[in-house]
Amino acid sequence: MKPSSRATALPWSGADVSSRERAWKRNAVILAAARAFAARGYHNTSLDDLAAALNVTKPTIYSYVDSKEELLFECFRQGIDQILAGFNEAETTGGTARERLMTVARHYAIAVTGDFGWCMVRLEEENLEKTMSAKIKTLKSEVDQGLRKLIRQGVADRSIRAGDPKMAAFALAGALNWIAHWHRANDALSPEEIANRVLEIFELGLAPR
Amino acid sequence: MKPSSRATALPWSGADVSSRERAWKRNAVILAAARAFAARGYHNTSLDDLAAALNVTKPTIYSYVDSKEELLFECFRQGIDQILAGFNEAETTGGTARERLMTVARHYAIAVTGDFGWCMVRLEEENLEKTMSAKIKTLKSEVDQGLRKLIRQGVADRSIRAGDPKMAAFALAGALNWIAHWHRANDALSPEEIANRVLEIFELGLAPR
DNA sequence: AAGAAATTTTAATGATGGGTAAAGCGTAGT
DNA sequence: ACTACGCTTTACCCATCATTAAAATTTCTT
Repeated sequence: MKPSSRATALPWSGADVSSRERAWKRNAVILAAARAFAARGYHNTSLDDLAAALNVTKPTIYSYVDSKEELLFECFRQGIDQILAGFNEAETTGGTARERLMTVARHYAIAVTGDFGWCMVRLEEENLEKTMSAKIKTLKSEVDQGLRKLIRQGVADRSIRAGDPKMAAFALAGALNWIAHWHRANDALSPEEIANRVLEIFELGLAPR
Repeated sequence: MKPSSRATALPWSGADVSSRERAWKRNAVILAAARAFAARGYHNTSLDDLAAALNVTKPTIYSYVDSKEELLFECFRQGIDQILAGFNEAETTGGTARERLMTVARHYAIAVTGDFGWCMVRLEEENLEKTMSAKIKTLKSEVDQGLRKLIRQGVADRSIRAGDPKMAAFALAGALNWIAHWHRANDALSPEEIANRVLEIFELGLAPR
């Protein structure tokens, strides 16, 4: 009897343990990569550096990912997944479109200050092959379209002042993305507080009311 | 009689002609570099590529700059100089601090859509030696402090709603910098029009008035 | 037109770093 | 204990550049 054949029902079988172990380690590799890329940049991080940070050697990394590029892509994906999760949450909470937009933006800001923030924001598509580059573009565009849609809805339900939704989405995304550039992990302000202050500016504007 | 000894007064002397020629060519190298970096990224642009774009060979480039890094730095500097020029202009035009801030921001947006926009915004300090990195930081900080000062003045003269000047400066800079990421040279909107629309959002906010 | 000076090219050099083959090692299942 | 499997390491390969020495060429001066 091969244990792996009934593995789904028996999480203590050796095969399951080792596959969970494997997934766990793979994540550790990706997380370490994200931190290294954020600290030194993609091109300035060699796989030897990364391996050293993990206390293993280079080929070990290759048993978890196929290439350095895949590593970068996975970091990007983990980051953007957090942002997309914000859209789902906003749908469940309801409220005016502006309130939902702010929920999304708050999630966004927090994601961007996290471990994968750098990869999400600074990843240059030029570094990737066209097929990966295309996937990234799709994901980015999903976020952009989501923001625009919320803004259009806000104009429709009168919770957002009429204006160019495309520009508003770009401006908002830009301000939020930029947080990844200046935020440091041990900042005085918490990610939530940063999000609040940045979003207040967007809601109320600079001119006095 | 050595013409070069009185060159300052005689712009037709051979020495002057050739030094002007040299400066002109150096600028051409820097501009080509800026465009190549923007198109393919710094690390993905080899000096051979760049030389080919200029119809010369690699060592020719080295007769105008000492290293690839210097090239990057020069691109950055040309970009930031345009932004700093905005501060000077704003001082001469006067008006409320908010009006002056918007003048600066408009210059900023236009600079960022120009040839050196990419280098200014995407240049990662990790790519540079500490001495150059420090210079960059100083220049960036100058811009940041300039924005904050204008915002503080605006709060003081009541042309800007009270708030956190640091966050406002970051949010504004982020939205403006982000333009460099999505703007394409043959965009439907002119840089001026983009600036106007982005800045309107900052002045009035998203919430209806 | 001769010679000097600056400019550009040809042709290496050397270091870095992504990627891999093959051998070693530990563990799980029999 | 034995064997098979998967994970990890050692040791290597090789392509890609940044950078440079020295030769060739053009340009300027007299």
